[in-house]
Amino acid sequence: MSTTRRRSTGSPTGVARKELILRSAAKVFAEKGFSSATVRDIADEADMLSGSLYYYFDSKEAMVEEVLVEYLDRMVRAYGIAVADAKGSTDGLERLIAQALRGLVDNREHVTILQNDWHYVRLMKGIVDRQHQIEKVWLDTIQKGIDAGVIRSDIDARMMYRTIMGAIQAVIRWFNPRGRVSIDQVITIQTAILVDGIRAAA
Amino acid sequence: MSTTRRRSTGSPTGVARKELILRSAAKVFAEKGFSSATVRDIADEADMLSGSLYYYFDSKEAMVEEVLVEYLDRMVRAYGIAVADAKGSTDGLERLIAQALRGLVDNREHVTILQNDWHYVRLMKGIVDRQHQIEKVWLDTIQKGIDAGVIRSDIDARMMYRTIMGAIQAVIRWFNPRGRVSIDQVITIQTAILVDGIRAAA
DNA sequence: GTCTATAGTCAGATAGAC
DNA sequence: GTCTATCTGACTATAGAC
Repeated sequence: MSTTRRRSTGSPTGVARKELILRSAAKVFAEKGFSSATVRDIADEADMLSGSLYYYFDSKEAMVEEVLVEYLDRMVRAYGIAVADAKGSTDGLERLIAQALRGLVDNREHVTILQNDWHYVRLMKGIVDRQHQIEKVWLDTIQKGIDAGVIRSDIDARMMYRTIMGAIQAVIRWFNPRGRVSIDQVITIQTAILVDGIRAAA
Repeated sequence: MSTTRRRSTGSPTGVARKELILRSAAKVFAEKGFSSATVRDIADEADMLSGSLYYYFDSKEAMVEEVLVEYLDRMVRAYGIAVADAKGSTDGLERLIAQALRGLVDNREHVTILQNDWHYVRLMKGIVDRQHQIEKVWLDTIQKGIDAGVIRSDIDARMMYRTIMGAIQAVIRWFNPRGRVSIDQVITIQTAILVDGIRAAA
C-alpha cells in the first residue's frame, strides 16, 4: 500500500485513516460485541460511510483480527521488556503481574473483545500464535522460580499460570479507573495474594 | 399455565416441553453466543419450528434470562448448603471453592453464557439479584475467617472474593472433562494457591 | 400446542459514479 | 479514497390455519 501525504484539511488520510478505523472498531466491538456490532456502527464512529471501510478491510472479521493482533504484539513486547532485567527470587513474576494489570487497564477495549468474543477469534492464527508467545514468557519465568526454590514445586507451572492469569483478567469486569481503588493498589493486592499462594514454604 | 398430561407418544409436552426448550437454548446460546444464536437454531435443537417457541416465551431475551436465573438459583442453594455445616478455620472458604468449581463444570453452558454475553444479561434484574446473593455468601464466609484470625486482615474481603472468583471462573476456558487433569485435582490446586494466598501469617 | 407463511427490518458486502 | 445506491440473504416476531 502506498502512503498518502497528510492533507491540510486536518482530515486523516492513508495510514492515519486506517488507524482511526481500527480505534473505532475496537471501541464498537468492545461496547456491542462482535456479532451485534455492525460495520455501519464502526463507520459512524470513524465519520465515514460503511462502504468506504471496504477499501481498507476485506471483511468485518479482518477488522477484529487486525485490532487484536496489534494489541497482542504490544503486549508481547511489553512482557519481554518486563522480564529482561528481572532480579532473582519472585521478582520476574511480580513484574509480569504488574505489567499484565497495567496492560489490562490501558487496553480495556481489546481485552474486553478477547474475552467476550473468544468464540470468533479463537481460531484466528495470528491471535493464537501470540497468545502462545505470551504463555511461554510466563511459563519460563515461573519455571525459573521453581528451579531456584523460591516457588513451590508441588503444582504444575501451567496450572499456576492459568490461575494467576484468570484472577488478573477478571479485573476488567469490575475495575473502574475513576473509582476508589487505584490500579497500583490492585497490583499490590493481587501480587500479595497470588505470589504468596505459590511461594515455596520458608 | 395449566400442566398437560404426558402423552403416550413419548413426545414431551407441557412443563417437560418447556424444559427441553430451556436445555436447547442453553446449548445454542453457549455455542454461538446470544447475538449470533437464532431462534431457529434453538427450535432445531428442540425439534420444533421457530414459531412454536413463542407459545412458551415472549422473546429471545426472555429465553436467556430464564435459562440463567434457573441456574443461578441452583447455585445459591448449593452455596448455602456448602457453608451451612462448615467447621472453623478456612473450611467454609474451601467448601465454597470446591462448590464453585463443581458447579462450573456441571453447568458449562450457563457459565459460558454468563461470561460471554454479560453485555446482554447484566441489566436483567433476576440475574443481578442472584449474583449479589452469591457474593454475600462469599463475603460473609471470608469475613468470618478474618475475624477468627485465620485469614489475613490487610486486604479487603471483596478484593479477595474478586481475585478468587476470577481465578475459578477462568477454568471454564481451558478445562476439559475428558482431559488428563480431573476437576478434583483442579480443586486441590486452586484451593492450595488461593487459600495459602489469603491465609494469615502463622 | 404446533404448524405454515410472511410481514417488517436490518445485516454484510459490492458496483460504479465522482 | 469516499461516496451513493442497492443486492441478497437472514433475522425476530406475528397471524391464523389446523
